[in-house]
Amino acid sequence: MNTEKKDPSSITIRDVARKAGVGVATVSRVLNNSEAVTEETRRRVQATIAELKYVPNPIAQQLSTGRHDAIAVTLPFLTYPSFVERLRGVQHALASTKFDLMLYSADVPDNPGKPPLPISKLRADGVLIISVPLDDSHVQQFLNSGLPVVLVDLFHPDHHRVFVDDIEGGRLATQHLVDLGHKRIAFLGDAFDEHKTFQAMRERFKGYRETLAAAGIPFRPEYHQQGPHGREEARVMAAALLDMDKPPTAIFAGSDTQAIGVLDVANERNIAIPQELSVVGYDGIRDSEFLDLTTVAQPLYESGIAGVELLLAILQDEPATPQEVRLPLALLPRGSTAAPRT
Amino acid sequence: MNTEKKDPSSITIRDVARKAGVGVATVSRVLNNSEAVTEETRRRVQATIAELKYVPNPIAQQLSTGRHDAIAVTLPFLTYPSFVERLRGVQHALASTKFDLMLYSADVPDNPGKPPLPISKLRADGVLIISVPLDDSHVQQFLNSGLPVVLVDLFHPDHHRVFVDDIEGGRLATQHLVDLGHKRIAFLGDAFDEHKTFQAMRERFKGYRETLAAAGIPFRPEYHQQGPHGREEARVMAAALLDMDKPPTAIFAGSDTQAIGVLDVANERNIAIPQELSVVGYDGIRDSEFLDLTTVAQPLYESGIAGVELLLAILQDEPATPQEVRLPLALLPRGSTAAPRT
DNA sequence: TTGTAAGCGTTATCAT
DNA sequence: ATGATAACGCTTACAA
Repeated sequence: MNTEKKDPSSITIRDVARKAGVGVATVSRVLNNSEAVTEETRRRVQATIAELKYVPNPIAQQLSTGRHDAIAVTLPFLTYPSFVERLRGVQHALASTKFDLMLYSADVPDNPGKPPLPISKLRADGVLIISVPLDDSHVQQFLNSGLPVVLVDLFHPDHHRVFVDDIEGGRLATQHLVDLGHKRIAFLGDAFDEHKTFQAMRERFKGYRETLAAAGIPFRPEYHQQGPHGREEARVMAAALLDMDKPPTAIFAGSDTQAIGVLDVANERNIAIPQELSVVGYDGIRDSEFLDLTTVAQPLYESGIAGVELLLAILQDEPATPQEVRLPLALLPRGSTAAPRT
Repeated sequence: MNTEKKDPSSITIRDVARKAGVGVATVSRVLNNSEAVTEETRRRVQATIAELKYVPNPIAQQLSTGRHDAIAVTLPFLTYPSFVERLRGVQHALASTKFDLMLYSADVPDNPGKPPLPISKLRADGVLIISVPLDDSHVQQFLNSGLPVVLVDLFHPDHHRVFVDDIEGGRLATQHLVDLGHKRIAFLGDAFDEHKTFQAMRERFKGYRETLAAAGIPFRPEYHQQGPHGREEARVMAAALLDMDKPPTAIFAGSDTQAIGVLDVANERNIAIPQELSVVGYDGIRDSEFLDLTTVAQPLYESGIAGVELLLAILQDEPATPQEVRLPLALLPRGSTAAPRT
């Protein structure tokens, strides 16, 4: 039991009720803006609340209502700017609501069986899963838990989600290069994983292949570099590409972070951008602007906002079918792309 | 009341007690690893818990114990890499504990009177305040709330904190430039604010002045540029510096973000780094390595770890005097600094 | 060692 | 419109 009470502001609803000469139920009604209270009583209670500086105990409210007034957000920790940008959107959207933000990182170092977050003890009314590649088994656990879930930048047929059309994004980037006259176009991105919810990279690649095919350019497997995410890893892949006998004249990187890795290598080797090599990124993070990188921009910050809005809507309506919110994509032509040298 | 119970896993401690043929207190004891339980009984209860897949309701636990098992973290939102890096440390340190992480942003757009976070309804056992410039009045509110607080990258005499010696950092950077033979050394940083807890910039500047004085180099007020934080803002300040009749041969920027702004301008104007201009940053964010920027590195990630550790220690011991944890600083000489042209 | 029961501070039912 | 009171699910005196 709560023997030693630390919090000096331990004024309870009962104190207010007593002092205002009403029952606790009435105070509760005032607190929750219930209709059924005389204007007269309401004022008196409110005065007492102010006088006593009473603040309702949120935990007691939670226990009574079963609500948490909190949203759990999980993402593969903050190693990439795009995650941070999405999280900013989430934070911002949540700030104007009564919901608190509980942050969970999912970069559990290689723990395959273990779910990315402790579902059973999640003190939240809903979960926002951002960019975390989920196994089917994990998805199943969420489904079973009954906790509303919204996926951002992820796909699973049974879950609500906020997404962009990554196939279209792949097309946008590739078509831009085709239009400039490139024939030797490489794709550099993350390795695919069949069994996960994170399929964006696969789709970008798909858009790339489709556009190549439509333009009558044969796909060259050696122009497809895939590996772990990261700027450093991208440097290695870019180097492999540029070391070829017939190096590509353009590289479409699956993310800006990877595109920046390509720029690093070009810079090291004094390869002129865009004269000798065109580079297209994906995401539209802030640095892409500073670096004058042509990129397929997706609404990162907005995806956080949209995720929160969708989740809150679901909390209210509990729709039967998975809801989908699609966000727009835009090619931002900048200084890192140009026609190939003849 | 909780009429419609969503959560199907509504198995309570009473269910376990009944099924195991013991009292609820005993189940609670097992749950909390109390000594006073026979090995025999304990096993039986644990078996029943497993069988029923019982998970204690954290809210009920909180209401009963008065604990939250959560830490509130607040920072001036994730606009700068250094904040993100610190947050990563916090997250990581918390991951191995029972404490959840509640994230609050403090970038309340110009709301002077309003505290950066709603102290009274904070559902946390302690607060970690990172880099948020706090008014004295806000600090006072925290003190009154009785909530344990640890400041990171901030100073207030009445609060526990994790810090680096920014005066020393300012010296480190400046001495490096002096040692290289520079005489015309500028300082570019945030504007100071007397009344806030964020005093790092002021101290870095102080170290700069001290070192200049010790080297017999007179301080030139026009070489001191101060303005709002940000890469763009730094570009403007750098331009002002470089437009002078006698421009500095070296610039010490109060943060890497600002140093990068300086590099931008140098790049635009084809000013060779480090031949024509030396640049030193501060923080040691990841990009500083990629950009080969000489910088004063502080343990950002580690500051998050240390902040959590200090806070958890305080939660246990409730020390009477403000605790201080100092983290080391290191000058990282890289390619952006060299002797001035003769 | 174990069980009973009183709290924790709300909300919501049910009378009045 | 309002007030008593049960209930939410747990922890912990206290008694046995």
